[in-house]
Amino acid sequence: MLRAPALLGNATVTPRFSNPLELLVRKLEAHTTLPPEDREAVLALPFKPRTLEAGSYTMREGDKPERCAVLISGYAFRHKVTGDGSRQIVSLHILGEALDFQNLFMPESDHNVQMLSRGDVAEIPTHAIEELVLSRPKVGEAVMIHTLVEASIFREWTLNIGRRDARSRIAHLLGEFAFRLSALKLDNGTAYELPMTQEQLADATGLTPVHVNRVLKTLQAEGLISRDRRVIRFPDFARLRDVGDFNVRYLHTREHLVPAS
Amino acid sequence: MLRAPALLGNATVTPRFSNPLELLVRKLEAHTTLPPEDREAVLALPFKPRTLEAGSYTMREGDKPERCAVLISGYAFRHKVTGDGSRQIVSLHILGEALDFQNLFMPESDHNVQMLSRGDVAEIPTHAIEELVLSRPKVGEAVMIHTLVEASIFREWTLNIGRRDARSRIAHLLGEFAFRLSALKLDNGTAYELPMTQEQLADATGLTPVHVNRVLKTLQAEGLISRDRRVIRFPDFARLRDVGDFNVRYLHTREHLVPAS
DNA sequence: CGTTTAATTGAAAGCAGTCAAACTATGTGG
DNA sequence: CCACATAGTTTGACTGCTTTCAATTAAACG
Repeated sequence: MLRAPALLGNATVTPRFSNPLELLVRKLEAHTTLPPEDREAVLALPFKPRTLEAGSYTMREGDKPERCAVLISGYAFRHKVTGDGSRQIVSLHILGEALDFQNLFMPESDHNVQMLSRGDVAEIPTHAIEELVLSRPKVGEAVMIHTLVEASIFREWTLNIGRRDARSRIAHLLGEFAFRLSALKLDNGTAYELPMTQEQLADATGLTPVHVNRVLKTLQAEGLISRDRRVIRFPDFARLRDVGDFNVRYLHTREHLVPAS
Repeated sequence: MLRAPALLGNATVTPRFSNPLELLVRKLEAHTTLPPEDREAVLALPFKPRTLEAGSYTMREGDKPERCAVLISGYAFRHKVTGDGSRQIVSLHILGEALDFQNLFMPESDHNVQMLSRGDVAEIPTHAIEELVLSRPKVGEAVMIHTLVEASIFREWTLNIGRRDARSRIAHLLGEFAFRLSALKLDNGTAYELPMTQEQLADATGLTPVHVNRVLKTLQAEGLISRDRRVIRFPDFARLRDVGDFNVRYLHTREHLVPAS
């Protein structure tokens, strides 16, 4: 059975570790195993903990990337803006993810990264990560895989926005978010807090806020989701997944949790 | 001045090298310089030359990637398909590009890669490239940059499809294609052959073939493009770039050819 | 509490899609 | 080299999903 998403009381629920970089190690080891000395080397990376307010930027288009933020708690998103000012969110990020691997070795950023909610990050100097990547093959492989999985998600979003109607587009987004949260194994319920406004949801799906609102109400009327404030519940996650044409392959999780239908 | 795109007599114009992998080296060195021994190591990679017909696949969703094709001549594209069968092209590829770096270290592919035109590829065993990437830091860096630039293009496409209307969406695509071709420095004219049917153009822009046809005719009526068969010319490339809201930053070319306006 | 931000709702307009048919290339076999 | 077959392009009429504009209601915030 595909697990229902975790119940998170709020956007900052975080397992506490002695070293916040253990979250990064855990993420890097999602697809490969690091030798102990590499693990130590990652944990020994210099970093600066920082608490960021919702809306604050960790990266702006045109910036030279000098630090790489790792999300310790809260949510973030990546976006670009057209010449006439409309915004497109190109990905969402949850705790444990590195926000700026996409900028490694790059002289300037081509997009913005912004906090969706209040949260904590660990800022690591870019050059320190680059050194590890180049000197430790297994770390390099793990970072490479992390960025390639992100790229896979970019592709799925292009498909989602280009070829699905508003209803499945939104269902897909909700499904992905729920699934990625559930992969953290923080599950102990069937709901999670969606920390996005309808305007942000619109920017992530290529729709307008007005239409997002209408579709959300439809999904609710159909019994596919239920809402209370910004908390969304999934009474029938399998059905939502169907409506969203959601196939987990693109997330490249180690075990494709095979639904027992 | 932003260079007008190259005139390519047909889709298979190719500078001839003694070793086809020199094209790959050239691509890898677009952003960094490889030490001579690394360059040699890349050129020494085992590969199998192969000529592919338009429409043939080099990779299918679900496949275990065992070889990585490098485009020696011709064009290719990457695409995904929804549950109900509609297709979304997520990127286009021109000669010199590695088609399957996105699958390195991945147990299975999440998308398809298909030839747009007839063309030649050099198929390199995936493990051979992975070994080089892990053992030679500069090669690793170059491959990483190659994939990150691809990821940047994915993001721009999401923006393009999510937030631009049909007219600028198509203009943007044409502009990108022209610009990337021009970066090959094969320029000796102001036109290039667009090797895509209107249906493929539609799949790349999230539109329908019928609408693509109408927009193309509009662009032509406006004097932004001229067509003869599948050859598209740009009488006023700067204006096309404006209509397409085209900003080169996301392509991360070494010298951002600054337009002298 | 007043103020600001976000969510809702209704009515009208429009961009792009759908359906169907005709037309033009391109290609193949006789 | 022509005839037929196939693939791709073009057009028209109509539909409809989504946007736009505007106003109202509800929630979040200091």
